[in-house]
Amino acid sequence: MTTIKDIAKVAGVSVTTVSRALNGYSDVNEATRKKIMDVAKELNYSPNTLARSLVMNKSKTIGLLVSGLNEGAVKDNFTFEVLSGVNQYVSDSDYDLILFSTNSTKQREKTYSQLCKERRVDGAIIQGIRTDDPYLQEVVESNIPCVLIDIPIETETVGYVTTNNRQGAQKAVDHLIRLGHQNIAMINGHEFAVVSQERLKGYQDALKVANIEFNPDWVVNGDFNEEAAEKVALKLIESNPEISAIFCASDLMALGVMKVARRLNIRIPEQLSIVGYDDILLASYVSPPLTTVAQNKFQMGYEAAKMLIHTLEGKDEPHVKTLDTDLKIRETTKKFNKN
Amino acid sequence: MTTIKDIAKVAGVSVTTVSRALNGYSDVNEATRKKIMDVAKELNYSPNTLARSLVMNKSKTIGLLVSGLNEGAVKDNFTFEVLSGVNQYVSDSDYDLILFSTNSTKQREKTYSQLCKERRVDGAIIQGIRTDDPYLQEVVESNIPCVLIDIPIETETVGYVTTNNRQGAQKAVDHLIRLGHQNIAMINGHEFAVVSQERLKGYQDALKVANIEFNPDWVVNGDFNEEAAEKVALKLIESNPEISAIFCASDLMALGVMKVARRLNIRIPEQLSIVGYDDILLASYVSPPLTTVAQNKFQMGYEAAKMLIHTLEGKDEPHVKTLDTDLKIRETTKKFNKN
DNA sequence: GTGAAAGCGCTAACAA
DNA sequence: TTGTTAGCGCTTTCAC
Repeated sequence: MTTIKDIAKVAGVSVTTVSRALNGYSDVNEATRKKIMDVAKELNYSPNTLARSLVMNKSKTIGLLVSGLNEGAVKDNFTFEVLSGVNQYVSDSDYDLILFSTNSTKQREKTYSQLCKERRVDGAIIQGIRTDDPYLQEVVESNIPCVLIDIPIETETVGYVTTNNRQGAQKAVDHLIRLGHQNIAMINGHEFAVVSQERLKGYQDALKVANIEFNPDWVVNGDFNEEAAEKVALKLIESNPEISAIFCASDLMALGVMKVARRLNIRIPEQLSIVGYDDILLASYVSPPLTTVAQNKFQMGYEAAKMLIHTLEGKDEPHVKTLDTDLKIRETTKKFNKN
Repeated sequence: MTTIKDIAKVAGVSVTTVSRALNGYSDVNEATRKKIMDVAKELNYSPNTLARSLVMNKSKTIGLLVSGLNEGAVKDNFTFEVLSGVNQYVSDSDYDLILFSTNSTKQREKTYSQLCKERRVDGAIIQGIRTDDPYLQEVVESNIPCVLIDIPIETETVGYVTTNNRQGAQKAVDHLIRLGHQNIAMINGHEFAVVSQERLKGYQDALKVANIEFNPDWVVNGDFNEEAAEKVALKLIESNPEISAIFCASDLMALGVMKVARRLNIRIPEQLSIVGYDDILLASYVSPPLTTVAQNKFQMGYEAAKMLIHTLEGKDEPHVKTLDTDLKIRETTKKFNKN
C-alpha cells in the first residue's frame, strides 16, 4: 500500500508538499502539484483515512445505532426505511456510515457511547431504542453530537426528529368519531416509547373534543408487537362487545387485531373498524386494506442525517424537526352501524 | 478524551505496561494490572481504535457494499434482509460494519476498492451489483478479501454465497408442468445477473425433461422491476393468448404480471398461473397469495458474513456456499384447464 | 515484569 | 513555494 512518503520519494519532494498538493491547498506550485498527482495515480495511491482521522481528530464517520435490525423486523420495516433515508443523505456527503446494531448480546458489554468513542465517530443517529434504556442517557450526556429519532431530548449537542404523533392519533380517532363510533378502544405500544405517550394524548384529545368520556380500561398495551396485540385485543373484544372501533398505535398491532377479528368471525369494517399507525408496506396489501396514519419514515431518516451533518459542519440549525402525518383512509373503517 | 498516556501517568507506569495490561497480556504483574484497570475505569478510558488500527494494520471493520438501499427498495426488501443477516453475524463478532452505498452519485467518483482501501476495511461483502459493473472486477482483483452475493467468482481471497437458482427455477416450472401447463412463458431479470442466467437454465431444464420445446420468444426481460415487467407481460400475453402460465424471476415482477392480468380481466389462477421468485413479504399477502420460490435472504447475509470473518481469522473454509430454495405453493397456480 | 524508543501514515505549525 | 519537525494514540521490539 503506497503512502505519501512513497509519493514524496518518487516525486522528489517532501511529504508535506505531497499532503498539501493532494488536499488541494493553494500554496503549491502547479507544476509540482501535477507531478505529485501523476505519481499518486501511477502508484495507485489511496489515502489512509485512519491516519488522517487520528491526526485531525475527526473520522468523517457517523454512527447509526439501531435496534431493529433483525430477522423479525422484516414485516415492520420501519428501521429499514429510516436507514434508507439516512443513507440517502449521508451518501451524498463525504461521511460514511458505521452500523452499531444493539439488539445483540454486545449491547450489554459496551454502552452506546463506548461504541461511538472507540470508533471515534463524529456524531450518531439513534433509532429504535426505548426511553428506559440505561445507555440512552449516557450517550446523550457524552458530548457526542447526536440526533434521536422519536425521542424528544434537546441539548447543545443533541437534537431529534419526530412526527406529530399527538395530532396523528387525533386525526385517526377523529375519523372514527365522524363515522359515528363512540366506543373506541386503543391498543398502544408501551410506556417507554414517547410516541405511545403522545398517541395516547391524541386519542384523548379527540374524545374530549367529541365529549366522549375516556375509559382507561379501553386502552391496553400491545408492545408494538403483532402477537401481543392479538392477545390483548382478544381479551378486550370479548369482555367489551360494545367496542365498535379500535385505534392501534402501530400497523403491526392492527394486523394482530385483524387476525383476532377473523378468528372471532367479526367482520371488518362492518362490525369493527380499525385504524393503524405507520403505514407500513403491508397496510395497503392486507385485506381489507388498512386505514392508517402514515408517517414518512424515509424522510425521518433523511432529516436526521441532514440535521446531524449540518450540526457537525457547524451550521447553526434548529435541533428539532417535526414532520407531519397523513391519515390514509382505506377499507378497515366504516360508518358505525348498531346492527 | 483520556489516552493510555494519561493512565500511565496516574498509575505511575509506562505506556507500554498500560497497553499490555489493557490487552490482557500475561507478562504483567497482577497488582499492576489491577491498578491500571482501576485507573482506566476511573478516567473513563476508551481505546482509540483509529490509532490501534493504524499501527496494527487492520481495522476490524468490514465494508458492506450494497446498491439497493434506497426508497424504492422497500417493496422488495431483499437488501434489507441480507443486511439483517450480515448484521446478525457481525454483531456477535468484534467487527463493525461500515456501509458503502453505491446507488449514489458517489459511486462514480470512487471505485469500490478505493472506498475499501481508504477506510482500510479488512474485508467486504458485496451485494446487489451487476456483473457488468466496471468496478466489480477491480475490487475482486484488489487483494481485499471479499464475499459476493449471487456472483460466482472464486479466487484466493474471494468467495461467494448464492442459492441454487437453476434448481429453484426448475422446481417452479416443473410445478407448472405437473399442473398440466405446456405453454409456459418466463419473465426474466436481465442478462447482467447471474441469477437470471441460472434461472433461465432451470426453466429450460424443466421443459426439456417434459419434452416441451423451448420457445425463445416466450422469454422476456423485465429487469427485476415491477413496471417493466408489466409492460413486457402485457405485450407477451396479448400476442400469445395460448400462454397459460408465467414463471417470473422475481416476485416483484410477478406482482407486475398480476396487475396486468387484472387489467386484462384475466383471472388468476383460473386463466393464468403465475410463479414468482424470492418469496418477499408481499408474496403471501397479495391476493391471491403468490406461489413462489423462496430463498432465505437473511441466511445468505448471515453466511456471507460468516464466510468473510472466518477467512479473515485465517480459518480455512470453503469459499462457496450454495443454499437451497423452497417452492412455496400458494394460490396463483392451478391445474391447466383449456376452457 | 517493566520501560525506552521507534514507528504506523498523516497533518500542521514554523522556518526558510 | 517548500521542507523540517513534532505529534495524533497506539503497539511492539529490544533491552534492562
